[in-house]
Amino acid sequence: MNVEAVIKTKTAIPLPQRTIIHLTLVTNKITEELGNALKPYGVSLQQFNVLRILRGQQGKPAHMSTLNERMVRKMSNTTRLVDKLLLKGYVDRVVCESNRRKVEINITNKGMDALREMDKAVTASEADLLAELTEDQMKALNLLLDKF
Amino acid sequence: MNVEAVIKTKTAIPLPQRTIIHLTLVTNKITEELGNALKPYGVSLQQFNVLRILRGQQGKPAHMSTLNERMVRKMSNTTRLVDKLLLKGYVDRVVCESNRRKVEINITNKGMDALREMDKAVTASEADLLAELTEDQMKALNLLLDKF
DNA sequence: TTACTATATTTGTATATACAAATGTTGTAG
DNA sequence: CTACAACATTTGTATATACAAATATAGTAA
Repeated sequence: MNVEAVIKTKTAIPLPQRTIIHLTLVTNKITEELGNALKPYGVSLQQFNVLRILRGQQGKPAHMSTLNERMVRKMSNTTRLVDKLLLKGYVDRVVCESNRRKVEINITNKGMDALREMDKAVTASEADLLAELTEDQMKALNLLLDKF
Repeated sequence: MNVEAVIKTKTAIPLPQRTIIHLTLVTNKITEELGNALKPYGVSLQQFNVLRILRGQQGKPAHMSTLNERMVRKMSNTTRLVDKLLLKGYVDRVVCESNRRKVEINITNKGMDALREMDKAVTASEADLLAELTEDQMKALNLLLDKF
């Protein structure tokens, strides 16, 4: 991806600014591609993210606050996100017995099955996005990103 | 920025997936910081972006399609974005005489003055975000990002 | 001229997101 | 026990964004 070509400019961009724009463009592309990979399943990237977190709980239910902590993109309205998954039958939600302020969210079997399918699509899409990077380059990239 | 710490997970994440998440987290941080830097000026990152493109035109007006092409984040509703800048008096908009389908958008003096102030804030914010990277590391990062 | 196609922008609508306020529950000081 | 602060989630509202359809203008072939 060439920054200058994408934003159609001929003038040189200062390195710091170029770095910021470059990161934004790459992440835009990632978001778009992964979103497209998930489109056939009717879930957004955020909804997929929540399902993955729930699976990671290994049977233990997750509270709203847990989801919020672990989501890649923090958002205030996790409630409405879970609502949508509930509607699809991918999760269930019950009030926590020991502390009725909390709610417990679990992934259903239907959700697990759907998630497995989505995983395939997403993993393929990720591999595609990263196709031109060697393992060492990915490691180098991660090290550089640690500096933010 | 440590990925595992941010999304509060103890289990190892496969390198490709970690790379994707890492990029997303860094860009989230960038968007948030730059958005905050612009908040005092009452413009969004996108609006700032449009103002910068207009300044880059060096007096020549830009058509809607030009803005769309050059924006970091392509969007369908450039019209409404320009509406907001118009309301603030930062740009003006006239129907193109030679081709009445097109509109010509210019940055006003007021817009230029405001942009100069915003630039200071954004540049400072960018420098802050990139503070831990040397010039060589920025170059290395840009090269790796070219592979997407 | 008329009909048709392409171009440039605008608008409608649905969904997403951010932020603040509201609701309901729990713990605790007096 | 009551009042009050803290907590966990939900809801309201405004703004942002994506996508498709609508509008208006221009170019072109018959």
